[in-house]
Amino acid sequence: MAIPRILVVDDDSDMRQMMAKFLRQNGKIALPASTEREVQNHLDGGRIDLILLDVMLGDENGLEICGRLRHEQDVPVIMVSALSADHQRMEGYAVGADDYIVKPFNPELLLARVKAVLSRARRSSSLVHRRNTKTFTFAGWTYHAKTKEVLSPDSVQVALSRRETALLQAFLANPHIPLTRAEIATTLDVTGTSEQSREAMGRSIDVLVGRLRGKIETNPKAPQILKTERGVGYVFSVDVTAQDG
Amino acid sequence: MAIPRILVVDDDSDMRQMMAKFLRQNGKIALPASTEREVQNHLDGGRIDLILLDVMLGDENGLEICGRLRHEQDVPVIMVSALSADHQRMEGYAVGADDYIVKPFNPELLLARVKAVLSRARRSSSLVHRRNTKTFTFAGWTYHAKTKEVLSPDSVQVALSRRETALLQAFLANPHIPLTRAEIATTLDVTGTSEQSREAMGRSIDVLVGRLRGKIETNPKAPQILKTERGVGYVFSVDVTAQDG
DNA sequence: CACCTATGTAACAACGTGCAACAAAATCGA
DNA sequence: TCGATTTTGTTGCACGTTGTTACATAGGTG
Repeated sequence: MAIPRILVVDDDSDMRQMMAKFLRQNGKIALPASTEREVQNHLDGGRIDLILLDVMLGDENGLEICGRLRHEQDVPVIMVSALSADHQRMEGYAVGADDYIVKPFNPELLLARVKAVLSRARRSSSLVHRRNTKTFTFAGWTYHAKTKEVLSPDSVQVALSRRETALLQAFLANPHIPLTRAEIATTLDVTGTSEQSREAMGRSIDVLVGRLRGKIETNPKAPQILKTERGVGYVFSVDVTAQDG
Repeated sequence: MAIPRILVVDDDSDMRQMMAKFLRQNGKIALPASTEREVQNHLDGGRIDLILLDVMLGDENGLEICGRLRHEQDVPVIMVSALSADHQRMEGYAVGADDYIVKPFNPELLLARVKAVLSRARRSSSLVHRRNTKTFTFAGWTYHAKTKEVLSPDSVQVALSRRETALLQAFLANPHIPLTRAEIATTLDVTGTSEQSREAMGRSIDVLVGRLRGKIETNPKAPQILKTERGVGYVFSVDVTAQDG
């Protein structure tokens, strides 16, 4: 891919400049903007690969802008916000953000997530679902999509719960591509029923990944298949072949 | 199908916004509305795939609106209510709701039921009743609609009770389509004679399904034909062929 | 090294479902 | 009509699944 062009939208000039500088240091092209008009100009003009959007824009609410953007063009959006309250996050995702970062954030995390989102640009924001394939094999394992049966390398059937099965499917459809917790949650229809204290949607994804590891990894403590991408999420890091029949 | 467009009708602004947000999070398009006028506008305007309707609308009673809607357009309706009393449920179904959820509800269940209803949109609200067919075969079994006789794969006649027969017929007419307990109850004319403690209409459907499984499944503990769709209901998951004569 | 954050995970709680056992109701034969 | 049998609904408990929480650990920074 050519050098990524990132639109940095924030009405706080300092923050805007800081993020832009940081991104440029890391090999991206950062285009600062502070109003919706500027955003629109950039979108109409050159190619934009990603938008970093602050939710607390002065007049226009970032959420609304984000929602409109998703309708008009297929540009990935990462929301940036000082609001960590749970429902605020939900609003961010609701309008279709690809990810969500809370200020003050660790610059590395920002970079990691920017990369993660860019690495799957050109896919639409939702994950790819392979169709017309019925059997997946990976690392000796076999997964029959139709019956949802999972066979270990020594042909022993392993029982996965519904959520575990869905998680496995998500990874099988996107091997070698890091999936953020937000993406996983979306494809799994995670709801986030009650209040959360920590970062995003609770730790349910982490726990779920742990449970799946416990069933398909030889040594769950040192995963060979479902690896952690620190600051981003998880990767299915072995090759997957899909056959019909 | 295109992205589902869901009309969220509730006079409680908070609840309305919450449900709408939640649905958007999960890839639907949610259109909030609080009065019948707004509902009408939406229906006259764009395409609407599903209506989430609160029964306790301020002036207009949700039930009446629901009833009218069913007459005018063929839009599926899921009733939402804080009233768990039995007769209220019945009223909901009476006017033709496709499902019924009691507040406070588990968001995951809401989503599951929304999906279930959407997945069989384009069918009218009532289940399909095949006519002019007399014999069904599935997984080696044979069912003669006229005599209501059931023959196992090795041609042994199995006796089903009336309710069990009706249940089997409902599934034979809708193979591969998950049926909610509410739908099953409706087609079986379940009345709900007394009070219930738990969620819906008691567990009678569960027990009935269990009994049918005991008669037609090789191993009722691991059903191959009549499978459970957690959070939704049950699916008849084998192919069904219907012949005359 | 201390410190901070992200991640792993055991223990727990909440929930849906299966099912046996019981109770109530319907059906049938005399 | 009465009693026996079958059918149907209800209830309580067991069990599996899934989200939450609290604490331990790993990875990275200065």
